[in-house]
Amino acid sequence: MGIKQRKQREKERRKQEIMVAAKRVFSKKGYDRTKMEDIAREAELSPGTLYLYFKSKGELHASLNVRVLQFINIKLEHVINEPFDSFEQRQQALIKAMHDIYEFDAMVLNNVFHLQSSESLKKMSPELMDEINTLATRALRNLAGIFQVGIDDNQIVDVHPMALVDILWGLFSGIVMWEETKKTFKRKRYALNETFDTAFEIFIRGMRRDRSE
Amino acid sequence: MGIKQRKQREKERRKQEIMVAAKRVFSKKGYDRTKMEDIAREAELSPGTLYLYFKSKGELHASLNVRVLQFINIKLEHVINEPFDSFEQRQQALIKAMHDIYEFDAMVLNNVFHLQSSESLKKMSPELMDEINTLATRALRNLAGIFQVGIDDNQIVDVHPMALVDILWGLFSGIVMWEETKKTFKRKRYALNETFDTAFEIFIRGMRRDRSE
Amino acid sequence: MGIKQRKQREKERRKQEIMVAAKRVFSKKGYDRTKMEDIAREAELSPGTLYLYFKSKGELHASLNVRVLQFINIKLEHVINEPFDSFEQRQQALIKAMHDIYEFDAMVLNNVFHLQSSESLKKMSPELMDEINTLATRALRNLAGIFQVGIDDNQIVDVHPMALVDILWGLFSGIVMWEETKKTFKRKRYALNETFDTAFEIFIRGMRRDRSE
Amino acid sequence: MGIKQRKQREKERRKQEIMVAAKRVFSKKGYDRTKMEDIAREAELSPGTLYLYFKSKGELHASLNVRVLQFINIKLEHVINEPFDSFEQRQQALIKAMHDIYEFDAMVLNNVFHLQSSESLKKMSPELMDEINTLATRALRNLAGIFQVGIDDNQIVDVHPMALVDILWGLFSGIVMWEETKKTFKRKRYALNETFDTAFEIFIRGMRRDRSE
DNA sequence: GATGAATGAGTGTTCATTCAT
DNA sequence: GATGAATGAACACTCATTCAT
Repeated sequence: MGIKQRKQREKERRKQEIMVAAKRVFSKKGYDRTKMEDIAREAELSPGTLYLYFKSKGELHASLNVRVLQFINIKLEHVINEPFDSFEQRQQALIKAMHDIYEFDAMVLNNVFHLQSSESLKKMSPELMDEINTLATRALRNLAGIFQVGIDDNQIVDVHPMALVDILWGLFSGIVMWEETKKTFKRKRYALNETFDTAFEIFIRGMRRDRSE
Repeated sequence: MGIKQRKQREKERRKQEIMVAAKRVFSKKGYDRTKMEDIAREAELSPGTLYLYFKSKGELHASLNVRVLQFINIKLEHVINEPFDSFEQRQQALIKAMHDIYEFDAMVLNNVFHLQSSESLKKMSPELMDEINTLATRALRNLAGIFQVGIDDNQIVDVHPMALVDILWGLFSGIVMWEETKKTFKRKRYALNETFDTAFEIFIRGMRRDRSE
Repeated sequence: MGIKQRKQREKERRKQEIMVAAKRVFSKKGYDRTKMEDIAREAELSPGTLYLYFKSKGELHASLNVRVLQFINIKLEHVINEPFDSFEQRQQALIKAMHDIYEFDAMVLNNVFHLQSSESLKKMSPELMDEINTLATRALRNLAGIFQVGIDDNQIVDVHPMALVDILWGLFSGIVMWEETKKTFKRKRYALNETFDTAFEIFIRGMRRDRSE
Repeated sequence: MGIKQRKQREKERRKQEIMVAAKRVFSKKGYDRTKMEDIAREAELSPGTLYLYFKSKGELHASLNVRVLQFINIKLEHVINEPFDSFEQRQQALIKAMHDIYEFDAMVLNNVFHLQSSESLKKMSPELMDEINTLATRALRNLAGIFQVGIDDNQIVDVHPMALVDILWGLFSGIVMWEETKKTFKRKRYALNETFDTAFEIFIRGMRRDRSE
């Protein structure tokens, strides 16, 4: 009988709607300043309804991270698995992937950074906690894998690939947050895409192993 | 009469003590999760006393930004004004300055990023707001100035210096926050200084204008 | 037409099913801690359905009291109306009745005691309120009647029979609740039936008029 | 310096004031229906203030139990330790003690019974939990000790003294609650003291070992 | 100036009740 | 009739801020 399935689908859709609303509000205000009521209003629901779909504010927030991390992994695994003629091309694909990730959820970072407070982790169900950890680990390994290819190929400097991961991720998220901050202060220059392009270009040039080296 | 001056000095010293305490707590817990009582305890004062020196939590926090921005400007202006034999040396001085800034207040960034919420700006006195804006603008101009020297000198690629500023600042703050996040998740690798060194090295290599170019 | 009657019977049966489920849950958790959803789950119905049969949680709860009070009255009226050879035998029948009442719904008491909050009475329909009052009065009169027989018969001390009623009822309900409490605290001794037997024995011996008196 | 001591005393007094207010409200409405705001209003304080003295609603409530249990133990230990010429006199002292306990806090029972919900125990600090358990155990042992004297003395029937404890306690608390219930229903007869006297008299007579036995 | 007890508005969460399907 | 998703009022608890001492 398709009825159950339809109900199931509608339930899932509602959950997604809430997540979309939550993403918007969390992105704008940050975790602490976002009230459940804000999210409810954004989703055109009442506060109580949110709790039919998510156990708590923390869990709702965490589930956004899951979504983003899944997206990130999908994108990175594309970059890894696709055959490229040159490392150069793979690098371009990586940059494209980072752009996509940015488009998908600019505030990944806010999300991820919020987790800093280990207190907020207390309320999270261990399963969710585990899932996030697993996904995050996989994402970092994926990135490291891409760099390892370049190192093995003598294309980029011989640095611990995890260091490169840290730098790329820091660069990426740092720029996003910095552009956000600038917006608030109404500074003129915020050309995120251009900044990204230049940043990645510099990063890639900086990693490149000189022929003479 | 020196009495007034002594009083003044003591008041200033007390204010500094509170700021030091506040910095420690804000750095550890972030703005929202820091209670005034936490700061009071750290400063070995009572909560009420904080309000003799700062109008509000927001203002206390903002004043930390002022301090950091002042520090940043001093450091950057050293880099600008000191005569160096080569741009290479100036670059090394800049990196050193960034290290110093990091030592001075790793969480500058948290601080600065917190300002995202434009609502929290409402409570800030316009003077303080102005001061921060002025200092921030000066800091960014200072950084841009340093890069301009390199551009004029044909040492680094011809990119809008403000873009380089955004990238350097994003890189810097992004790495700090990312390392903080990693700590929470107890991931093994967090060697902030090494990561910094590698990151700046890559950044500098990436900016460097090839002789052949 | 029997259709209406069948419908009527089915409706009544459904109502009874709900009450049975409700009794179980109320007994286990107490009034306030019982959620309508708990009862619905126990009855294998949806929450909304409960409201087709009962106007509110309070009314559902009250209707349980009605049922218990009816049961009590039936039992007590047996004890009154049955002819016994001696008061002694009637007394034994009373004790048996109390056992039966306990078996029927140990938590009568919880139920009855819950009514303490006069606020909760506000929501109850006056008819239900009246019915409970009438039934309770009848139950107390029935008990008093039994004692009056003993007094008239010179078998038990000459005390206002209502006082004896209060004592018996207090003794009965107090022991039930106390044993419940002990369970929670995992104290070893909870042998409710034995305690009951001993308690009633003492009560009867204590009421017994000495031959010499 | 006496200042600290005075502050300490005032703090203790305030705590007592809150407990008195809480006792009144809990007694009238029961645990669940009592809002912290009610207690605050009764104590002429704001809700927040209650939390300066008690960690939670549950802990405030539990601390009332502690107070009552302490009082009970003091009273019972008097009955045990005082030398009496006859068991008869000791019994009278026990009855007097029960009266005193009733005067001190009629709702002991409500308090104690509320603990039924093991869920509410979760929030209680283990220390408090322990304290209550210890005090309650001591109270029960004290009561049992008194009965043991009577048994050893051949004054009362040879029943497990703990059974007598259960019965006495059930009788006592049951009558109190029953009288409370009657009040709500505005039944005429509520002469608690008389009922108590009669109840204890019956209980004692019922326990008494016949000379002929 | 310094204190710290008191305040009370604000927020996450629960749950009796409703109502569109 | 039955459902169960949605509602929204209610309530425990927090914490920036104030003010009597």
